[in-house]
Amino acid sequence: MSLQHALLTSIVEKPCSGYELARRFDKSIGYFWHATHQQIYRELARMEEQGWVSSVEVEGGRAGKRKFKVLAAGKKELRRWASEQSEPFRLRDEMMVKLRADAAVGPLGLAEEFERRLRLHEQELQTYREIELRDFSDPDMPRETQIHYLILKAGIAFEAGRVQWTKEALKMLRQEAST
Amino acid sequence: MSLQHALLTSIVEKPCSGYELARRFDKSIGYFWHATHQQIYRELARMEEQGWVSSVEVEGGRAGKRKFKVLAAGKKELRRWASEQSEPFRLRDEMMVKLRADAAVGPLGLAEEFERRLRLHEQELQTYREIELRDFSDPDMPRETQIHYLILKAGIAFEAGRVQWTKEALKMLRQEAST
DNA sequence: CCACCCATGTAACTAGTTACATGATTTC
DNA sequence: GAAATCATGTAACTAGTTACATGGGTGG
Repeated sequence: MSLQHALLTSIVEKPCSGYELARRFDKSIGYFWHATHQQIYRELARMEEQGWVSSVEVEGGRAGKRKFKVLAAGKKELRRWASEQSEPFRLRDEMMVKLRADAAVGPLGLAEEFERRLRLHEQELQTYREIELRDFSDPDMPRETQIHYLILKAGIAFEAGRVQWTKEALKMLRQEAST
Repeated sequence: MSLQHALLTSIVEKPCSGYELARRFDKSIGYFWHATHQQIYRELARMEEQGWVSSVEVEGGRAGKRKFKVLAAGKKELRRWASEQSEPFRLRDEMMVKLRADAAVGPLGLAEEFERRLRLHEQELQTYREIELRDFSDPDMPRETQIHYLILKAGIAFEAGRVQWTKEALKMLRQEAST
C-alpha cells in the first residue's frame, strides 16, 4: 500500500496535523495520489500504531489538534519502499469506455462532454504553467527544486497531451455530427 | 461504478463467456480499465440479477461454460451512463511519490528503476505502433474504426510522453550521480 | 448569533486484490 | 498420463468512497 508512503513523504517534508496534511495533500502529492481526509486519518492512526509516526497535542491550538512527525522507523520504511520495484500505474479512463460504447451501439452524443473536459484540461494546464513560471524560472536550482520541477513537467506534459488529444477527438465527433 | 459499464460495452461488442471476457478485456478495454477475473465473475453475476445481461449454457462446450449477452435493459443503462457527466480520471503514480521522497530524504538510487521503466514504456509504445500499422493503415475508415484508432492514439500519445519524460528524469538522476 | 472554516473522527458501503479451490479438455 | 489451458467460482482481506457526527474558533 502506498498511501502510507505518500503520507510519510508529505510529513517528512513538513510535520503537521491530519487536517493540514489533508489540505496540503490536495495541492501537492494529491495531483498524482489522491486521498480523502477519512482515509488520511485512518492511515495516520495505523502508522502511529506501527511506530512509523508519532503525534503530540498542539498546545495553544484548537482542542484535539495533533502534530505528526515521522520516526526513524518510518524513514527506514520509506527508504525500503522507495528502493523496491513497482508496477507502472494503469490508466483508468471512463471516457475511453464511453468512446468504445459509442462505437458499439451508435452515436451517444459525447461531444458535449468532451468540450467540457477540454475546458477543464486547458484550465489545469494553465494552472501548471503558472506554477512553472512562479516557482521554477530561476535556472540555477538545487536538487530538491529540480525534482519538484521534474514532477511538475510530468503533469504539464500529461495535461498538454490530454488537451491535444481531446481536440482531435472533438474534431472527429463534430465531423460526423454535421454529415 | 463503471466496471459494469466497461463489461457491458465489451459484451455488446461480442457476446462471450466470463473467461473469454476476462482475456479479451486484457487486450482491449483492459488498457484503460483493468479488472481481474474474480471481479469480472462477480459483476457478471450482479448484472444478471439486475437483468442487464443474460447467459445460456453453451451446448457442446466445456461443462458449465456460459455465454453472456446484453439485454435491452443493459443497453439502456449503457446509454444512460454514457450521457452522464464524469470526472476526469486521476493520476496515481508511485514514481512521483518516490521522487518527492528522494527530494525530501536524500538520494534513494531511483535511476535503476527509471531505466527499467523506460524499457517497459518503450516496449509498450512499440506494441501500440505495431497495432497502428496493422489495423489502421487504410485512410478510409468507417466510424467504428475511427473511434478505435482515436483510442489507440491516446495510448500512443500517453506512452510516448512517458518515454520522453522518463528520459528527462534519467538525465537528471544520472547527472547528479556523477558529481 | 450565524455562517464558515478548523479539526477530529465513526460507520457503512463499494470496489479491488490475493489466495484458494475445483474439475474438464486439449496437447505433447 | 502429465502439463497446460479452459472455465468456473468462494473467501478473506485491503483500499477507497460516501454519509454522518461533533465541537471549537473566527469574522461579519
